[in-house]
Amino acid sequence: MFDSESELPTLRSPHALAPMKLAANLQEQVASHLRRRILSGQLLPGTPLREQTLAVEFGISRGPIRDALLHLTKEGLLIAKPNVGVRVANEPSGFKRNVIVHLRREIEASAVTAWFETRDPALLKRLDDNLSHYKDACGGSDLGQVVELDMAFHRLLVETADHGSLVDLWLPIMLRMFLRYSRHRDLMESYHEHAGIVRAMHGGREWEALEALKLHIV
Amino acid sequence: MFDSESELPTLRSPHALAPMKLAANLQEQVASHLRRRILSGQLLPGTPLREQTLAVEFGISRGPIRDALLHLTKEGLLIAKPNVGVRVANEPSGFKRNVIVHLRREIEASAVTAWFETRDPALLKRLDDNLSHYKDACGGSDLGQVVELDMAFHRLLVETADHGSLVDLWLPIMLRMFLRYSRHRDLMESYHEHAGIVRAMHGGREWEALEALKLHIV
DNA sequence: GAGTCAAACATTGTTGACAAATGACAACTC
DNA sequence: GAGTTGTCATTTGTCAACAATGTTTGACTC
Repeated sequence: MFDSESELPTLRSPHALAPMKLAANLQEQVASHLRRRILSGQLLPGTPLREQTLAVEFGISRGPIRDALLHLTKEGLLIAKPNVGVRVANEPSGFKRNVIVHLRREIEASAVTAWFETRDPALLKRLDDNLSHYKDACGGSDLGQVVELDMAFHRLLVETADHGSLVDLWLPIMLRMFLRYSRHRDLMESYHEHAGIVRAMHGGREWEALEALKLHIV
Repeated sequence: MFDSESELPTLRSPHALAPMKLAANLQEQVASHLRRRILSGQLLPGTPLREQTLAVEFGISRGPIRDALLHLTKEGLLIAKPNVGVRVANEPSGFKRNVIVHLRREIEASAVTAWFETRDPALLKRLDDNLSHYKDACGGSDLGQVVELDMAFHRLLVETADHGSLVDLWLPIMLRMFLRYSRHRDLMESYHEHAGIVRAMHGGREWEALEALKLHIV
């Protein structure tokens, strides 16, 4: 059924960057693992996820699995039908995706605008770090890595605003958009767009940063 | 501790309008019940919610309670700290609330715009129904009722767009905003704003409807 | 009296067993 | 042969007990 080496990783990925807190409880580990498999395209839309199957696969009981599936359902990555189960959500329709794009722009632009109030250089340092890792990942073949670093970049932006209070609002929107990450995406172009945003922030050019961000989110 | 008559309602409220499906499973019933108590202000921000306490209160085990708390956490009504528990979330900060307002406007305006493509009269019928109930509720004293009907109104709008696919995106945003529903709110004025939106839709005046909607969401 | 440590308590996290609901399939009716 | 009903296997829903973690309390030291 599944590869036997798809075991629960005992630790997070080697270079888990700054604010990625590694979860102590099983439900979060399971959720992270499944989230990555969905976003990297290993689990395609429509694929059913059975609690018992996952339980034996991870070598734990159904309880934490259940919690994790609930998490992912609320994040929009799975859809649940009572008494039947969950399956990987479909990509959003064209109409819905268009709305999502506007919402992401609104949130991330608000965050960047808030940053320009203080221009705290700590964020720039982290973004630079992320960029160098992201460049490497885009050259490599690990799509899961690329997705994670891309998301981390935008999460860094959002976390600056109002001390991270926007993240919980932003995450489900972001995840739904990333359901179709793999397709139609030039990775290196994405990297250069990230770099352009950071460059404008370094130079203190607010309008340019916002414009680059807006053009990047499509 | 709690009133003994705060038992789990065996059925939903008497005039549960059209698309409110009554939940068969306990977790949804518990979630609905708690959601209402939070939004109506019976449970104030910061109040801790203990699994065991709720379990005996509802006369069920901790399992469904746990699921319900997870739901509400992901909806933004509760905040969870691992190994410690959940408590009712604080009202969003001024900055966050401002972002939320823009997101809600974006979503609901998209929905209304989509409706003007077809102008399906079924929606108008439901909105009229809602309005009459809403007017009564605003006159009465049951704040929970008012909140529910207000939310139902906007849910009706959102559900028309793209066959309801926006609802899951919209709900957490809406709920966070309603965390401070009770305060600073003139109920009758709110009713008249709803009525104004519906009137513009009846008359086919798209711009007026969108403008009224935008002014209503603050 | 202030600070520190450990033990007791309270609460969540996890587990395995059992109950209830669903969907598929076969037998039956008309 | 089309539709309906009944049965069965599969899957989720619920439960109660146990383990692990976090918090509080109170004695003890300085």
